[in-house]
Amino acid sequence: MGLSARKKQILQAVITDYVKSAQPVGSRTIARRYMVGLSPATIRNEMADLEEAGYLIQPHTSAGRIPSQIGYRYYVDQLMEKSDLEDEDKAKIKQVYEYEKLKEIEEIIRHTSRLLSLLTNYTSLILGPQLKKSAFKKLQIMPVDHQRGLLILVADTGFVKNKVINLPHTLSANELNRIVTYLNMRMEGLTIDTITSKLISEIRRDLYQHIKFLEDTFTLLGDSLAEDERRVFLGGTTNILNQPEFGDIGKVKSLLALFEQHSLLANLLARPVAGVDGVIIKIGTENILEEVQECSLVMATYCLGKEVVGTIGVLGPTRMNYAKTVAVIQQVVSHLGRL
Amino acid sequence: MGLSARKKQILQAVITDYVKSAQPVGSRTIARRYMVGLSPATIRNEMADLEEAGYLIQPHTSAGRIPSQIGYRYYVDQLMEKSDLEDEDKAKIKQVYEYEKLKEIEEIIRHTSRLLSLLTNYTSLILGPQLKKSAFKKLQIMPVDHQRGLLILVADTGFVKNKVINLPHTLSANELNRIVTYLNMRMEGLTIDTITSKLISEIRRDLYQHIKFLEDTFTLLGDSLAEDERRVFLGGTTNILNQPEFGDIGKVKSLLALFEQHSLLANLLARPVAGVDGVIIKIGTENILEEVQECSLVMATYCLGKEVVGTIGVLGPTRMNYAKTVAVIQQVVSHLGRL
DNA sequence: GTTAGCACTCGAACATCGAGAGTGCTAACC
DNA sequence: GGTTAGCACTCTCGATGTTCGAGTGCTAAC
Repeated sequence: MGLSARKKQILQAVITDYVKSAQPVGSRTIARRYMVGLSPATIRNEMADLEEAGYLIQPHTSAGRIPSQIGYRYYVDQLMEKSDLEDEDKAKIKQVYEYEKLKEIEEIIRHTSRLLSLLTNYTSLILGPQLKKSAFKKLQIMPVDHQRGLLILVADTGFVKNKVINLPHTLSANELNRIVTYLNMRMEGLTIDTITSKLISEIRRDLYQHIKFLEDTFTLLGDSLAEDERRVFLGGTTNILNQPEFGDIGKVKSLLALFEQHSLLANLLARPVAGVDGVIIKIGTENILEEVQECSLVMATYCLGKEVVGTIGVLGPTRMNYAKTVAVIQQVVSHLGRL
Repeated sequence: MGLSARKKQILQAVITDYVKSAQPVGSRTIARRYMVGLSPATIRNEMADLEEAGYLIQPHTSAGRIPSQIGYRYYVDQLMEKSDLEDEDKAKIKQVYEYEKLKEIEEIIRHTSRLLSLLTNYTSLILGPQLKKSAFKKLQIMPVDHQRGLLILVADTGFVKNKVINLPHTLSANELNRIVTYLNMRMEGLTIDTITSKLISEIRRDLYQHIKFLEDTFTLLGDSLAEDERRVFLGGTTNILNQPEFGDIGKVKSLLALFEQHSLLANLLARPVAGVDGVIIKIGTENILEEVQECSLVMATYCLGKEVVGTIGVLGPTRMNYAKTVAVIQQVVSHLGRL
């Protein structure tokens, strides 16, 4: 990583300009716009070195240079300066979290996702909270008709999950009530991921005559726990269409198709490895999924209250305004933490 | 509409071929493939007439003809023969509704939407049931913490709606219970759209001391009733990208952007005017929204059980396989009615 | 009423060409 | 030794021209 100061400056200039223009950057442009005092020829020599070292790429002889993936990586790790958000953007964020009456988690997430895509002009991805980690609050079963009931599971975060289950005909309203009361009593205050094992061993013994009915209850709990059950929220999916690198329908298509496969997206986001300042940046092929290997993903885990609940991310082209995106994400995460 | 039999045949041929190939159809092609026994010259004369009458369009001198909107309209009204679905497709439909354990309305709709887009290769739109029309089943309020509670509203269709509401500190658990029991008693068996007025006049009087709390309850009911609260489900949104008429990013973009605006889509679907066989076809500019004026929408209302609950539709290019789409929709609607 | 023949039109595909941008290299300069 | 000017070279892009094929409209003959 021993780049001379001037090389760093040039790399930075190439990235800055390319991020803005999406056009290969030539030596003249840099000399004129970023390195007053040096001639294009000098820049050319330096750029040739940078290319050999892998930081820059020439699409063809005699076009300017564009940053390579290694170049971007070096930039975000070493060169990028923290940019502060413009007041206007800060105000927008503030407004969303202060003005709106956001009580429900889902609403908060939905607004956040819209906000992210609005501020960055890229696509936002948010992985919802893990039910697993939140504490059990209450369970309720409401009869719907003779053979079906609605099972409602409430977590203390205000997170709600419901499912229609079959009830045995033989179950009287009174019995049902007793069972529900019992279940509530047993599970009070527990974290949801500790419940499954407890339930299986103990409650089943106590209520063995209603096993069939309980199976469904367990199923709901089990489903809620399954990793891929975590919901993914998207915002600004059409923003990628504004990027010139997605001028060709094929790429757009594969990306949009990916956006419909929430389980894959959840995978992409479900990385607990925190980076510097809590923000993780995955550039190009550093992402696992083939469809996003021309994209970069900037993400961070967020908290609502005390616990880490999920991941928010912004997906844009590798030629992305990293500094601003990081700033936006940090700002938003900090607001979320205060709710 | 007094087209000669031969003109009808030619119009039909043009449409059939154009639907398949997306290329303007020439007189030679028709003579060879559809009208054995007539020469291209004859066909040309007839086509010239059809063009003058508005049924066909020439993109430029010396390309073949393509059907105009009027042509399509005439075709679906007069010429289109009912096509029966292939056994394979029928089997797929059957499988979805018989094999799967579909208990919840939302699940049913989600599967239906996937099914429609799979079978047609177009985009499917489904307007969810109107809560308004279903009967009230039960209302429940579960405390979440000291000042908030979860209000759950269940309709007899198994439809559930929940919202976090503020509870006054002063309200004891006991009082809350009494209120809930009372509300349930008063609203038992009523259709939801009759509730609002009843509540406002009567219940408020009985429970005047808890008015602030009830306001929130009313709000939830009110929200549920608002027309634009009806959920729209989409399937196969990326299917349009397969259509050659959407080769250009601009069109794709405006259409995809529209897909994110569910309230507009709901408008598009919320047309209770039934057509022949219950299927309504809107071609091109017959649709209100500008974004879909190069598209056609085939839709029908569907029932779940006895009542009409919503609309399902398929959106494709005007050059759409109308016969098959209509057949698919009819088949699906009939299955839904039997659930 | 139908058809064959023919001139005509238009767009798609392809080649050609020049302009412009940018490079790499060399030699001169400080 | 680092820096720069000069220059030949390369490559893309857009404009231009050309050809080819598909399809038409019209006329005259059947």
